Amino acid sequence: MACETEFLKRLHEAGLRLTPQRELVLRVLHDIQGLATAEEIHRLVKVNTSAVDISTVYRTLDLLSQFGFVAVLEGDDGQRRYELLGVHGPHLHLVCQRCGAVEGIPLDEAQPFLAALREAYGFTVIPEKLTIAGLCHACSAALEDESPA
Amino acid sequence: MACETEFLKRLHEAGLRLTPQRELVLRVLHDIQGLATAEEIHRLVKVNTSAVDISTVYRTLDLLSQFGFVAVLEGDDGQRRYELLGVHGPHLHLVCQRCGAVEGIPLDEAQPFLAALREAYGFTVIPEKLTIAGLCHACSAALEDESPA
DNA sequence: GTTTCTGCAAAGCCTTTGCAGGCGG
DNA sequence: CCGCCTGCAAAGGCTTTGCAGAAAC
Repeated sequence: MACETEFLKRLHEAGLRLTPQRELVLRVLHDIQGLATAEEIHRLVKVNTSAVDISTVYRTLDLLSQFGFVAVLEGDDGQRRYELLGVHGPHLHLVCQRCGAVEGIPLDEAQPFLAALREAYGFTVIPEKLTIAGLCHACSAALEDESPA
Repeated sequence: MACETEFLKRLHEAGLRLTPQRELVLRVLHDIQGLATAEEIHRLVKVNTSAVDISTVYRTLDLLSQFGFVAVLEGDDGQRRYELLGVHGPHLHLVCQRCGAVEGIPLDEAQPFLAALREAYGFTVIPEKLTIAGLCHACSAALEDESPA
């Protein structure tokens, strides 16, 4: 995990320390390779060592997001989801409002759109925060069956 | 307000009732013509009548969103924002991560992108939920001054 | 007259914070 | 050794829920 070395470096630069708990959170995020809530991360961390507090998980996630290592996304259920950046390439998330499925897709498709936003509005999109709500293929088909137009 | 007649119709269809509180919440949303938190709506409602409970505001917003009259957006601060649909035309929101400013822009710019998502992934975007995080013009300029590349 | 709706209060959920003891460097 | 870090517990902020009285139809 190259990310761990990098993490250590950034910690030292800030006069902070590498602890087993911080290592574990990073490792879990690395293994997940996708979105997870603090509680899910906490649960996975505890598989390895019995006692890590949820507040420590929150504090570590905070740190990682300050370092720009993880993206923080607001879920429709009021829970935040966290994701380690740089594991996959840059990507955005399609979130189905019916079944809750999340699909990560490469940024390519969105590039022209993002460029247009910069051109027209001077607005610089932060792609890792880009989540798009809608209906996945299966769910839009299911809804059409229920109430055909 | 055409929306009120429509609201009444939908309420009756569902065997529900039009109350002064519900009317007020709808009126406030109509006047705001933009995003607002439950608390902001509550405050504005109380300007007109002294006592409407925040829980009633939440319940009414719930109802309105079930009817598809308002969009519910998850804010980065953990608060939800509500917006009456159909007042402006369909639009999406650009949210600056630095200053918090929200700009509503017409959907035109995004149409090709949304079409591409449907083509490539069978994913049907719900445009009223589309919020895009990034940096507004002023803030990206300010950041470049602070730490020039 | 019913049945829904409201206000009040309390609970719930996720997240943050204060503190005393523990541990990394 | 010093100062950061952790676990524990409690608080905090937003939202939801239970209930008895009030109101819409």
